[in-house]
Amino acid sequence: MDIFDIYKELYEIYGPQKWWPVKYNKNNPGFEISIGAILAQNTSWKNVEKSLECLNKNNLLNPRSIIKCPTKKLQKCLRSAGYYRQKTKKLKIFSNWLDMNFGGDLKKFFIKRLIIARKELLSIWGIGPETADSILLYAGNKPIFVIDSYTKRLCRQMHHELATYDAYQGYFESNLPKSIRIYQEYHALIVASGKDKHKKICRKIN
DNA sequence: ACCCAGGCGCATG
DNA sequence: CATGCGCATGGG
Repeated sequence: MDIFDIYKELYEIYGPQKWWPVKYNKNNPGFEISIGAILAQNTSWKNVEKSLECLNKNNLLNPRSIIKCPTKKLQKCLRSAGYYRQKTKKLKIFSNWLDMNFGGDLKKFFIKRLIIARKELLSIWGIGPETADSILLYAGNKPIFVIDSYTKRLCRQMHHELATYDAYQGYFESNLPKSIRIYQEYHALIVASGKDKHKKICRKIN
């Protein structure tokens, strides 16, 4: 039972997850996805959705508006997502970076080679490995596997505990077909099974 | 009343 | 490297 088998099992049980969900800017979803990834840090998606809704209502789902928006007003929208002072700062910094370097256009950023792009995201304050990889995989459609706490838990259950984020990422990427779709679906499925209180997959693994 | 949620920065051994 | 702490709201 390797991790690709686990993927197939999860897919059988939970079906396609339709990640990353985009409710508002369907024509240019990258920025909404990136903002969502930052807001979702250690926070339930339900609470993130409330903030996204408020941002949309105030026409703040674009870099320029976030840069212009008074801190207090932005904080008000982000309150429900938790850590709202930090996250306000994170959105401001991310938007400034995007505006200054790429004219606010993520597509220009994603032209960069994957490793270079990842390093650049990681150099931005407020963006760590999981957020960077989520942005690359879901907003940029780049082949990189996202590791989160559910993923580590799953590995622990399979007796494949590793030391670092990069080690987990290497483990998945070297044992799966290099497919963006599979990376996107697998991470979403791991989250779905992690949230599933009934833990339908447990018996299969052990 | 606790515990957790689609983490990260920073300060210390 | 790895551990610990602060950040903060909302639902079990």
